[in-house]
Amino acid sequence: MRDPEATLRQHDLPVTAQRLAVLRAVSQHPHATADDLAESVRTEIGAISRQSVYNVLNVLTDKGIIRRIQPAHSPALYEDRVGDNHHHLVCRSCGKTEDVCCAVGEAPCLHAHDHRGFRIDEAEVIYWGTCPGCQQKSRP
Amino acid sequence: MRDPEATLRQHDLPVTAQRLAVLRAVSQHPHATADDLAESVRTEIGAISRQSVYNVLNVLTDKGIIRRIQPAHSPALYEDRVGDNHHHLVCRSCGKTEDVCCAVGEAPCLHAHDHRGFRIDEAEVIYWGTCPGCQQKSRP
DNA sequence: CCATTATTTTTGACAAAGTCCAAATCTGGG
DNA sequence: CCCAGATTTGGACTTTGTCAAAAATAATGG
Repeated sequence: MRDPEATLRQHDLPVTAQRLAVLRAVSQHPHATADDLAESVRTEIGAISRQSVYNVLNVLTDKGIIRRIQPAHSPALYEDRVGDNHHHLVCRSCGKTEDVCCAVGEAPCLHAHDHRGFRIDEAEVIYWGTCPGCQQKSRP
Repeated sequence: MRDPEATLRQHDLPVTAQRLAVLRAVSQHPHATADDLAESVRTEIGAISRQSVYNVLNVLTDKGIIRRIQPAHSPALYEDRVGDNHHHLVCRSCGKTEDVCCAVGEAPCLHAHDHRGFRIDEAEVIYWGTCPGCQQKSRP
């Protein structure tokens, strides 16, 4: 993230130490949980309440400044990278999460043939599997 | 589900009233939550503990007899229909969930180009949008 | 620069969804 | 019919997140 402060102002959000710190933490630790981020912020600015972390993450997510992903069996993860329609790879055994570009430029996944009258605004894709590290561990 | 009892035996699972009732409930109420299913089972066999519902759902899911889907902002949903690689449409406003066939027979969604060394075993796709009913409500 | 006002932050209680554990009960095989 | 092992039950507990009210802070206008 280039300039967290400018980003907040662009979205008419009052600039606070907590928001700046959370925004930087998300930027520096992609795919971190709210708890991870709270820890990270605390080492940076000393203290922050749990509620504030959630408040900030919610408002930033609502404004589209960050993106929330919620894989099964995991608390929500946050990332900086928005607006480029990428998806995620998640390791079933260790939870490691990585970005992947959409399979094909045109994003065929984004269009269901029979959409049952739903107005679709997003197609979320999660690839489940085993990461390289865990593959090695499981081969004795 | 044709024959719940046979299904359990095929998977070496002792047959119990609770398992049969949960299995039937899942079959009759696709996309129901654990709580919904508990309610349903209670009207059928009188009583079941919350823990047993979870036990049964977990063992059935592990054996691949039923499938668990976990959309964001929702408790887990269970369904009967397994092994046909279909996906889901979820309404952002009322949570209504419907099945959709994979966009193309060959399931292009299942293959990420750059899989980062992960061994992928499933591609989960959730289409987020607004269902027909909620579209009408929001148009005054 | 200071006061005002609306917004944020904090604190603590609370809720939902699910798991852990030990005791009681039941299933299936001999 | 009995036994061993698996299942069910009940209750406490954990995790993730939200609600609400009070205290603190940021931005605006004079």
